[in-house]
Amino acid sequence: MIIEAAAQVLLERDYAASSTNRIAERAGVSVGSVYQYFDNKAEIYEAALDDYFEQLVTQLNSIKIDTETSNIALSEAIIVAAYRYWPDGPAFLRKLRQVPDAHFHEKLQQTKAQIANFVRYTLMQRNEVFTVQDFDLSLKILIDAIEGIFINATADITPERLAREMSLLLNRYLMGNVSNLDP
Amino acid sequence: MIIEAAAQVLLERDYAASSTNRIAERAGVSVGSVYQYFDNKAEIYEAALDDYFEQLVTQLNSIKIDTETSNIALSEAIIVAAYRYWPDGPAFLRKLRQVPDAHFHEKLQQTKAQIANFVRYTLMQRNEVFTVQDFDLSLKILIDAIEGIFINATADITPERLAREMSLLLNRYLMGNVSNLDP
Amino acid sequence: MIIEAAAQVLLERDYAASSTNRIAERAGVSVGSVYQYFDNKAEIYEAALDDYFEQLVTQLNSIKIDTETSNIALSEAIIVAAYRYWPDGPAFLRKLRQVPDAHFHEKLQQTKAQIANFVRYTLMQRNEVFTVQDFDLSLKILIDAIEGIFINATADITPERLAREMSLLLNRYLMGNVSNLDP
Amino acid sequence: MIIEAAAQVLLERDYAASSTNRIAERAGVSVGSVYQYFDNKAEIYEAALDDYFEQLVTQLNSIKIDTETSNIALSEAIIVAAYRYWPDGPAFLRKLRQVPDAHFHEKLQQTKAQIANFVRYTLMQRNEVFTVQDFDLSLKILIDAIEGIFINATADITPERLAREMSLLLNRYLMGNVSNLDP
DNA sequence: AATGAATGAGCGTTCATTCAT
DNA sequence: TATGAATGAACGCTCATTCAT
Repeated sequence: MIIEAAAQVLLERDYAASSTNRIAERAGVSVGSVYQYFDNKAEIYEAALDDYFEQLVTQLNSIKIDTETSNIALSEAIIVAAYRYWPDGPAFLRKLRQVPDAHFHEKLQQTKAQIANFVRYTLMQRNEVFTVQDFDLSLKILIDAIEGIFINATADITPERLAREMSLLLNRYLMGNVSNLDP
Repeated sequence: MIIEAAAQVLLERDYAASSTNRIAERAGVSVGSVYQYFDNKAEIYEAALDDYFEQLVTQLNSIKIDTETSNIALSEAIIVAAYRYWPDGPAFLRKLRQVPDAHFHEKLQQTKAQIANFVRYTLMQRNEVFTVQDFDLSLKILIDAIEGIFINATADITPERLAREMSLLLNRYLMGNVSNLDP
Repeated sequence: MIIEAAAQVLLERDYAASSTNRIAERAGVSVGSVYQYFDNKAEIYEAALDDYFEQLVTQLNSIKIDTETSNIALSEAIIVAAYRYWPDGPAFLRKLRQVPDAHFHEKLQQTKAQIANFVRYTLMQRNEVFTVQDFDLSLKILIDAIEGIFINATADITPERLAREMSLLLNRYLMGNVSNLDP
Repeated sequence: MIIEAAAQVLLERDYAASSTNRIAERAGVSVGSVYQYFDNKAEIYEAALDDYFEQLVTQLNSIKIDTETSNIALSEAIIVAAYRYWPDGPAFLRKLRQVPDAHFHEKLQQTKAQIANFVRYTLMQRNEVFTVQDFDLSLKILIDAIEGIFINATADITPERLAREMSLLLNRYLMGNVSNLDP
């Protein structure tokens, strides 16, 4: 499949070296065929991003969310789901950032907004008390923070450990008590 | 100056479009001259990163740190310093991520490690009680998180506002009390 | 045809000036096409050498060799064949020597070795008495000598005349009686 | 010294890579200085050729030539002199052939003509009977042949061995009796 | 006389994209 | 629908040469 081939080539090399010919060869089709499915190179990686997100959504939907589950347990489940699906995820997203196309980056922002919405929705259902001033702003900041952590993740930390810290960060940031810190 | 020209071109376009000829033209010199100062294109951006970091250090050193200053005030001062120096900082760092050169990315990691050290040192001087299990791991995660927030920062948030949230994130994550969250 | 265009450009100019763009233009194709057939510039000239050698072999194979033919007549036929095929042969080979690529020069040596084998085989069939100490060494030397003569040949000598001298050199060197010269 | 530096660089790399800057650096002077002594790059190598030839002449003049010396011994002495002076001679001349400049090649021809004259003069003094039709043509051919042998000489043959064969080739070609070969 | 920073044309090569088959 | 040869602009980089100091 072309999208997967593109992802592979991107992971092995970098965006500039991920030529359409190379992708086509890896996918076992001709360049011409690639251009029958995609209008240009950036679109291939837009589709790859879509795919990645779609699989993420599938993973997230499979998480059982009930009132029994603790906040920490829930956020960990979410993060592990994201991380587990594809171990090369961090490297892949890092490389995706090399795509120079403006339209691609719009899509990237939209995708992140969708993730933010999912997180907001999940949190809202739990009747938590948020100790941040502007919840939406904090949510965006949180997603950016988690993206930063995710993208820079290396193999020497287990997904679970990483998820634990991300979860801690999220919970403490949004719901923490800092009266002693911020008089 | 070549480095500044390179930064400008990178901001206006992207890494692939920031050709050495374009950089030279912008700097008002010839390509040949560019290669008299830098061995290859990636080195130009390594130098740009160095420059950026150096100016950051200068900013950080100008912050008065005493025991009077609250944690929040201090972290805000730090973050505002980083942010103020160059308003295009986020966009610039985002674009720098496109540099495909492996050596450049090593340098990027080293730079982040230096920042982490600065943060560790500053925190250590304050005799805080950290409520995270593995302080060094958390520090790395925090730096990655802040990088993520910084890189994705847009102009619709004031530096002060952003600094406030980063500071909150930092303080709550490292020193927060979450006993009520994680029974 | 690209190889022929390359040969033409090389003859008219020199190796350094035989740019791939110039070759492409002469061949009536785009540079891109040149690189679809050849991995790099040196390979074009490797192919040109192959071509040249192949045509030489064809010429040599067309020579009738029987016991009736005198040594001199035979060697002349061989040399004229080599010379006749392409009048620019000497200039071409002279220019080919400018190719800096190491791999090309290996191939050049191999080609000469093949020619040496052909000469050895032909001579062996004639039951001659060789008056040189080390036949294989002398053969190598002879091929180098003939190459030197061939490469420096100018248009003011007819192929036949040149062939006659080369033939004389070969026969006298390998089979000459020098008892009077070397007491 | 610039000329020697040029020769060294040429031997280590090839003509195209023997940039004037590289030569200057090797010579321990600035590029500007190189251009104060030589009008252009080709002239450096013309001077190198002159130097080489001059040293050759010095070597040749040191050979005692009397009627006692046999032909073979004499020609060997000449050839060993040429070969001994600089072991890298063959490689050097091979590389010199890469110089694209037309003027340089004229000078190369002149140099060879001078060598031919020396050989003619030496042979004339010995009252030999030459069994070639056109002595001057044969002389030119012989010089080309010896050049070919010399240029292709590798380190696995001793100078003496090589000289012996060159000498044999010369003597047999010019003075050999081939009545039995060419009825 | 000597320097070496500056020049910019031009090199080999790659690439996204097209289109006749 | 699929192919893959062809395109040519553009890239990173090197070079011989110049000239202000």
